[in-house]
Amino acid sequence: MPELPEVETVRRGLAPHVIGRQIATVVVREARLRWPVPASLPADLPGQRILAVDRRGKYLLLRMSGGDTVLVHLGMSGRLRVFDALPAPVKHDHVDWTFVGGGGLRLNDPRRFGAVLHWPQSQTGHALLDHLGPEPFDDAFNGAYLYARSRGKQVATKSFLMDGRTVVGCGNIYAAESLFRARVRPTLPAGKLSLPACERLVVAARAVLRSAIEQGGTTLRDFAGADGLAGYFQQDLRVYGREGQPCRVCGTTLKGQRIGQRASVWCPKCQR
DNA sequence: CTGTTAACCTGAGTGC
DNA sequence: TGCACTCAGGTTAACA
Repeated sequence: MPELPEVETVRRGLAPHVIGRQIATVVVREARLRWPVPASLPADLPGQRILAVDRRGKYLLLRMSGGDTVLVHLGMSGRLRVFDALPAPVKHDHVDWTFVGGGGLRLNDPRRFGAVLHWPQSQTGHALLDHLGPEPFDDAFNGAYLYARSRGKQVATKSFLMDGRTVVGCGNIYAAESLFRARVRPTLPAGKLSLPACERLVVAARAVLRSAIEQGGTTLRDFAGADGLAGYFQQDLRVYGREGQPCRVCGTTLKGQRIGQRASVWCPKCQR
């Protein structure tokens, strides 16, 4: 399940193989993803080259030579892979970008929570990106910002952290891990966070995300990088998926409870 | 405005 | 072996 480190891993794996390639065709076998894949993609992309592969939050941005951008979100189960020669499509191979000279990029997404969208040059912003909060490694994401933004909020700190308007990239796994390392209880109303707690959260989130990126992401069931290899961060998980097991720091039994409809786990002793 | 909930979707896992 | 069921989860839209 791709969160920011997984998407960044895919971006880094993809970029060297696709930058400079010219699109020959866009083949859409199944347009019914999170939103319909726009017909303007197969119509407009052929002939354009991929200039860069950027990332904003969990969105991959293919910058095209015509000035347009292709947005790709992997959702829960999306995989984007490059092939020197595209094999015969298998189940859930929904979209291909074939390259002039052979090979191409292919999206496989069993659950179809992913998205492939067109951001034309003529359009100033994009609705899915405009309201996004800062990148976790940007200076704009800091303790003072988090403190100011959380004032008056009743919502649980975990839900607050996972809200893309607060900061991008903290999905269920990394929010849980960040809260543990910052020693903040996930159920605490965000408005009650102290400034030092906010500062610890920023430091913790960055450390967790950086470590996960270095290890190629967290492989649970669905995720694999652009090279198809597994990530190794799951070995470092301290609370996620460990309900009922002993805290790795103090040995207390980890508590589990749903917060905002998401499975959540924390140490009742370490996180206050 | 804030906060909560349902919806989208398929495969894996579990219990019988 | 197979069936019925639950769960996983990012994001948005709809709702209170």
